[in-house]
Amino acid sequence: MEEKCTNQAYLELMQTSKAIQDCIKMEMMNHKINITEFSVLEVLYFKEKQTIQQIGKSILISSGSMTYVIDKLEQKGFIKRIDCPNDRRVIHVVLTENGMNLMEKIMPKHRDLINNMLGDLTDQESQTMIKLLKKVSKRVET
Amino acid sequence: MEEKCTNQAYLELMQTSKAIQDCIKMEMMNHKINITEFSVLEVLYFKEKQTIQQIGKSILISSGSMTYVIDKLEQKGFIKRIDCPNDRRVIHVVLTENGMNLMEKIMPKHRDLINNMLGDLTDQESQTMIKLLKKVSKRVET
DNA sequence: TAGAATTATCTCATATTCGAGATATTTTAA
DNA sequence: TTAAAATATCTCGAATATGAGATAATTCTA
Repeated sequence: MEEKCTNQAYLELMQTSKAIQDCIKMEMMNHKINITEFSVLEVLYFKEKQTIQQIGKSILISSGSMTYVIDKLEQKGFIKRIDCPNDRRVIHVVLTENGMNLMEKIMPKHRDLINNMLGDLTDQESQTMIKLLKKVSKRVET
Repeated sequence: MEEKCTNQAYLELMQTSKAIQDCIKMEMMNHKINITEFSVLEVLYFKEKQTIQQIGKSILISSGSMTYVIDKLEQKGFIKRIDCPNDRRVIHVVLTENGMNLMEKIMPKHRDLINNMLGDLTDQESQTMIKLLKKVSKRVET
């Protein structure tokens, strides 16, 4: 029997994460936003006020994409840009009233969704998974 | 202390898969192809002859995207379309000589890369990970 | 067997992402 | 203090992904 063409753990890992990703994508479509936009809103929901740079680093997208997504969210009225008086290169971003309302509507359901998807794992299993994934991450980065 | 905003296992899972994804992306840049193109070639490398539809289902992209990526790969000379005589709606795709050569060059290194990334896991750990991920997958799909 | 439904692919317009380079500002260092 | 380096954001063009609808062929069914 020939060796399995690709690492099984690898396949499982990539398929599972994609399935989760797709699930969240669908969830967000209901609110007329995409995953990237949600990620930005999520950062702001927890951090309140962030520079465009900081958000980009959090969610790992390029500066060009940041400008684009921030524009979109501003057009939709969920966030607003605030010029920084101390450093005029910098622009801060915060949720608007609307943005906050949206997030307060979305987040509980979103948390449930995540917890439900990961929810068959016992605490013990969850810890094991985290440990194993960290081991892999460490290896990938180097 | 407030509950952690997002499920840790979830975060770890998504970050790890993204890191792996990025790593493969970089690997493929060396060969002047992107991940989607590689995925198509990989399917053909193992399955020999597939319809456009079948490939699309394997790698989970839309029919519009399939036409695009198949065009690109044909332009690059790695695959060719073959009309199906039995069912004229269908188009089969196979690797060309060039495409096969490319894959024979790429695949060993790619296998190594994957095995290396996942390689810190013992067989036991790998099995555990697979088991846990399957448990999650099952939950996500429903 | 004709018409309806299904299937496979393609076309097209739109959206998103990226990277390179432009611009403006601040910081550093001689 | 001033020139150089670093930083933050934006602009722009290219690449890629999507979904809706078009086209063409096949299959199903009354």
